[in-house]
Amino acid sequence: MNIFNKIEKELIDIVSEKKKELKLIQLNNFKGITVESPPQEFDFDLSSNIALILGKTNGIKPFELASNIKKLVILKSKNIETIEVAGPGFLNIKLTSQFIYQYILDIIKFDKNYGSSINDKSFNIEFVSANPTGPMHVGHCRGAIYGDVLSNLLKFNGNKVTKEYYINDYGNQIINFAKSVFLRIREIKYQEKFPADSDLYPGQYILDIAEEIINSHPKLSFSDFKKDYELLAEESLKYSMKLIKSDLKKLGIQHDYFFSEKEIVKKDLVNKAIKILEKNDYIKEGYLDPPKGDDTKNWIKKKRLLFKSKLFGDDTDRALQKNDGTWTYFANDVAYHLDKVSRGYDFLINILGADHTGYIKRISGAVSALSQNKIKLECRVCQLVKLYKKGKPFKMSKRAGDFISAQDLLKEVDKDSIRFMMLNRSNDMELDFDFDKVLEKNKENPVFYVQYCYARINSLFNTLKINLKDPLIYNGKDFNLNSYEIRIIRKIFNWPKVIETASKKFEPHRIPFYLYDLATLFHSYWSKGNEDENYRFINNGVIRNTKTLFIIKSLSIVIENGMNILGVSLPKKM
RNA sequence: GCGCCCUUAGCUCAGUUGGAUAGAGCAUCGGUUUUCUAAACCGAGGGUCGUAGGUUCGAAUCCUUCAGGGCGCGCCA
Repeated sequence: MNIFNKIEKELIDIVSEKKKELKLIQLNNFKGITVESPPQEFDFDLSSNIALILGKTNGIKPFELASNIKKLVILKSKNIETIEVAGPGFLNIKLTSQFIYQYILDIIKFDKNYGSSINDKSFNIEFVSANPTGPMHVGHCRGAIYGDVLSNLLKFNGNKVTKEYYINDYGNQIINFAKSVFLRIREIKYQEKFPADSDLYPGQYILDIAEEIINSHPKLSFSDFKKDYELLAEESLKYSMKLIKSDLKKLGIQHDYFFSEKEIVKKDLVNKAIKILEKNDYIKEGYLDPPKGDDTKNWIKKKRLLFKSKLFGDDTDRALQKNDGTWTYFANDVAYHLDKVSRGYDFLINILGADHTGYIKRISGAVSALSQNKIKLECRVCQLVKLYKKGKPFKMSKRAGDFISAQDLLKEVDKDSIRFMMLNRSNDMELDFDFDKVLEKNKENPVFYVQYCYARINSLFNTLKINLKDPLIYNGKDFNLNSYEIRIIRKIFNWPKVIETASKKFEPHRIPFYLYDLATLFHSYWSKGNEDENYRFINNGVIRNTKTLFIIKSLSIVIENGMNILGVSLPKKM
């Protein structure tokens, strides 16, 4: 259902068949030949560079070749109405109205699948994976929504997707987390002052956890941290995972699978991974340089197991063991990724925050090493989110300490606006998020603008007393579109291409931009009726032209499909 | 110092795996409402695509140089 591919194939078939007549010797498998939308000022449905490419490889003037192709195509193609040769040798194409009519019928028939192409790959997407030592912050939200929508997008395109969350519930941070809760309990019970220590977690939520643990264990005295550690760690982890899951749910996100680092340690999965790496010569024993900077007080020069990540372009080989011989975070993560590899996905994707960029080479190197280069781990980074309120930077949070939590955000802004706005930017650009602007009900707010377009469509159908989902009756004769309808349908032609590009490049932000453009075309058509009666949809309570309803219905399908992928709701009335 | 990302209109950003005269929104200026929702629309001005080279029919897009901004550079997680 991709009109560009369809016409491209038609052009290629005709040119192949008439190769001799066109004096073509080298076809070069038609590499580099495209069919695209021409710039709007040309007023054509499609354009192709076929004559430019083939002209070059065959030493024929592109313009001349284009003219010859044009003659043949007009003669042979049932779908193409006219062709104009333009510029250096582009073919600008107008389709027949019958072909366009059939295409719209297909859109309506495909409905929820319009734009989807057939794929059957399996993906594992690991995202969020926020440390379970506290609530999610705004930066996590961006990665969370990016990962979720990327999953929706890949699913829409026919793939299988597992959404996964890795819980870092092991190591020093958990000890510090439990200790913070312990000290808050001491503070509440015995009025001991909570120390100012940068390793500890000071946030208000620690007090909440402390309160809860005191209430659920009234008999405990909390005199010895070591003795109570297991209990404290377990309860605190449970509590913060509950917070995180509740935030995710409020954002409309549900993971399929939660994988715990603790399980890796318990089952000793690291040894299994190390063996595979050893066998393939990716491991060595060696020394590392002392860390840069002046913070070398805990550093010991010691021989230890290293992963040869230099082989994968990393700055240095990476430690798998700590001073005491236990595994590093990285070693556990390697074991975790072995588990993912062994589950047989076609592709692995990790969504990371900007502060983890330096980790990419070592972990994707590990996946290549573990899978004998059969599986590639793709890592995508979400850049920082800068918060604004009424145009001014907005930083501190009372509850969480030094960051704005997801809850702070969700308290003021609805899920739909957050999701749309977080995606309304390429993921590798910093994002300015203004608390107030996303709630405005006007054109400045793209969420509103697209939703309003859909509400207007519903209003139109309501006025006509037609159900948007009911079949339309029309014989398809005289399917001549006005300039507004042509612009809309040309935009709709592009939808499958947007999906294809967005999936291939993991760039879901293309969808909100596209939907905004599409909404603009509709609002423009709608308003034209204000100045010119001939453009009003309704005349004496009935539709002026049924063909218009076809166009608008197919437009509504694209908006529905797009917003479904984004996970943003579409009110019928506003 | 090193690595990754970014630099496009006054501001915030798109730019279809190299295509035609580089596009939106905001801001500025000017217009549209006895109507199917003006919560909208139409028009105008505004650009050496950070710099300097290179690759070719053709570069914002690919390669190299330099400048500016962000993030990271532990045996932490």
